[in-house]
Amino acid sequence: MPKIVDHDQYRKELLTKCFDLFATQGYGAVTMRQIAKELGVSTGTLYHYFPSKQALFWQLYDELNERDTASMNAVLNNTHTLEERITAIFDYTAQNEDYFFKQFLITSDFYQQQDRTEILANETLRRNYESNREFVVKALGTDDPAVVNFAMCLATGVIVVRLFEGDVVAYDQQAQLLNKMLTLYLQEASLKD
Amino acid sequence: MPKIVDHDQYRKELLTKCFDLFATQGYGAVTMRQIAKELGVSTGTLYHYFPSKQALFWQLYDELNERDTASMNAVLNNTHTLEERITAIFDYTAQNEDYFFKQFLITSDFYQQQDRTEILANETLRRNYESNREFVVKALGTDDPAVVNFAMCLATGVIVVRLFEGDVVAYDQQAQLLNKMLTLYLQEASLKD
Amino acid sequence: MPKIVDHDQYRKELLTKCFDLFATQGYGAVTMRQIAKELGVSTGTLYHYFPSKQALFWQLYDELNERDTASMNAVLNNTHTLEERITAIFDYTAQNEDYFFKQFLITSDFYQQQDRTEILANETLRRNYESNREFVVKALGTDDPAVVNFAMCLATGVIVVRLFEGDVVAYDQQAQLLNKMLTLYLQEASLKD
Amino acid sequence: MPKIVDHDQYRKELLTKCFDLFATQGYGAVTMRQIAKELGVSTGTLYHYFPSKQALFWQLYDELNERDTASMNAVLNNTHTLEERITAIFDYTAQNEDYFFKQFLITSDFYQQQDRTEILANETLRRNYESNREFVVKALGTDDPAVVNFAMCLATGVIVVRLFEGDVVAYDQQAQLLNKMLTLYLQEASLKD
DNA sequence: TATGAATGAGACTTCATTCAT
DNA sequence: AATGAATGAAGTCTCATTCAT
Repeated sequence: MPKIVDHDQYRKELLTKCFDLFATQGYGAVTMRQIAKELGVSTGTLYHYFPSKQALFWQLYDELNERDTASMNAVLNNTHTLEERITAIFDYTAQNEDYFFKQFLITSDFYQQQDRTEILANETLRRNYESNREFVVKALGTDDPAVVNFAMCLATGVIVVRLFEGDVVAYDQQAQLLNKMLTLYLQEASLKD
Repeated sequence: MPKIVDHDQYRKELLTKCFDLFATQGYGAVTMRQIAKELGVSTGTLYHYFPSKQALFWQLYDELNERDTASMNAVLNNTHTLEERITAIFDYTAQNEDYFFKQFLITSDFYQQQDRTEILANETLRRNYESNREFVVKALGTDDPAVVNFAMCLATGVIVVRLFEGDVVAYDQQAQLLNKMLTLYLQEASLKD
Repeated sequence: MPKIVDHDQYRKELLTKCFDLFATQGYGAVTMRQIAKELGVSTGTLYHYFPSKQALFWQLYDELNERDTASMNAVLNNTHTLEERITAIFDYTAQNEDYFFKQFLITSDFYQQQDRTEILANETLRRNYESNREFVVKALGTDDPAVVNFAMCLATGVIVVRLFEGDVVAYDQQAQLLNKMLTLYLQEASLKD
Repeated sequence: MPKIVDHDQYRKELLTKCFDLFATQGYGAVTMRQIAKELGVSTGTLYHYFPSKQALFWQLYDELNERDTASMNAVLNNTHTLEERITAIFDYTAQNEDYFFKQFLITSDFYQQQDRTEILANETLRRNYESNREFVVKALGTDDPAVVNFAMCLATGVIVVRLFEGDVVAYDQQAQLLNKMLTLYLQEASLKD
């Protein structure tokens, strides 16, 4: 039994080490030999842990989604106001920007290999999205779907624009603006009730 | 005299026809033979017009950027209020969603092949971004950089989220929300003056 | 009729201009496009004058042999002694070393493309060799076949060794030695009679 | 553990088997597939041992030079007079004529691919030439550079002329002539002292 | 005659994958 | 479990040659 745990543990370690390679070069440009070298194992060993290059990549992708779900919740500790929470999230994003860029590029690669319908049906992805959603609900203090999506789209957009265009947008600036607008909007909305 | 061909004209035609192929399969998965077949020419002809696969792809990317700059401005015709203009833009995006998805995937591919600094220095890209910016300035009726970026990031985000997550966000819903928030925000801002 | 002369004349001009290309790069590394460019014509034109790349090369080779036959005889003008004639020949070779190197490399290429028996049966080559032979006979003042061959092999050898090994051998030194040895040898031979 | 192979040993075996192919067809006309087939391996294996076709060819060339250096010295065993030694060398050459032809054609090919200066600086080649030189010094019993070169050029020349012209020269005939001339010349030279 | 766009067979090379050790 | 030599299909690209103009 312990052997099996080790095997799986080691498999995940290998996956983690592939992340940068795939993100910076793209699936098509990375070779199994290159991966093996980077990981310090032989190609044979690689095939002992993963049945194929594609399987390796998909497992990496799944692994990514699994992890993300877990890591974000600590961000909201010690935040009391809407503004603090929004700032905390954008700060966190800014500090891990490089990771988000890479995750994003890997996701793009992943989408070109899959049937669209299969992707949207994927269990892990769905769970990941839901968990992100709940996180935003908690952060904004509202579960109005439109508002939650609004914030999620904005955050995603800032990352993507920065990846493609460079420093033309600033995290803190957008955080403040979002806070301001949301505050105004939610005030108005509460007045109507 | 040789066969008469407008070399540059024909080159661009070929590029246009490659768009879908690269977008749906990804740079690495598309082969020159496949492209040739799709375009109805021989591989030799392909290499007569493009020195390499990569050059072909980069030219496609440049061509895309060149075109986008031109096409958007008609969208704002017959719009009088902020709400109308925002709606018009999101409608336009919704109707061309498939194109934006593809353009987006190609851009991702492109970014994995290039040196980051070179990309950000690229002339065409810079111009393209500036032109998009001006467009948004015109649409929103404000040139407050933070606000302009806000709208651009949101729009980008909606596209990306829909590409990756499916129908979880709706264009018109986000258009309305943006309109509402902007209106409130701009009112407030004008009160301060 | 005059047209035909022009055609043939032009053909030979084209051949001449190919010489360096084939000699320096080798048959296999030279492309028809490259030749066309070098000659300042189109590939189409090239094929108007030569049915194929190989035919072009073979014609070049024949042309070379035809010319060599003609050019050497002036070398012996104003020479009176054996020593003068040997010196004149080696001087001439030294001054045209580059040409001999090239001719030699082309010949090597030619030999790898042909059936050995066909080459040795080739009319032009046979004539060329005979003419060289006669030239040496005249130069040495003897028609002893062994001696004539001896001189021819030595001369060939000096060129080849210099091509492959560089300046390790000197033309004038070998000329003097050949003169000395021949003189001694021919003296001895005449004593026997 | 992987299959056990003496990498370098096997590499040299593969090289040896390529010799005929390159010599008879020429570098440009030989394909990697053809080589692989001839050697009984896959093209992949070929590239496992050699990074490129050119590298393979150059290694073959180096290998040739390395070997030649070693093989000649046995020829002079049991020879006592100058005549015997000259005869032994020319006999040896005659018996291995085919090999010399091939080595020679490969050398020609090699020279067309390289920068002249680099060739002349090549370490292996220099050593090979020196070793040939010493061999001739030993054979002739003199180290007069002019005389040594004379003999080397003659030997080279006989091979080349036979390759290009066929049986017009005979090894034994030239051996006798060289012996005669050298004897006369060296006698004369010793009288002067 | 002359041009050069077009062709497509085939060259070199790579790389995911297998398998003997 | 681990290794890396071996495979061969397939990719990018070249180039002699053809042919419409």
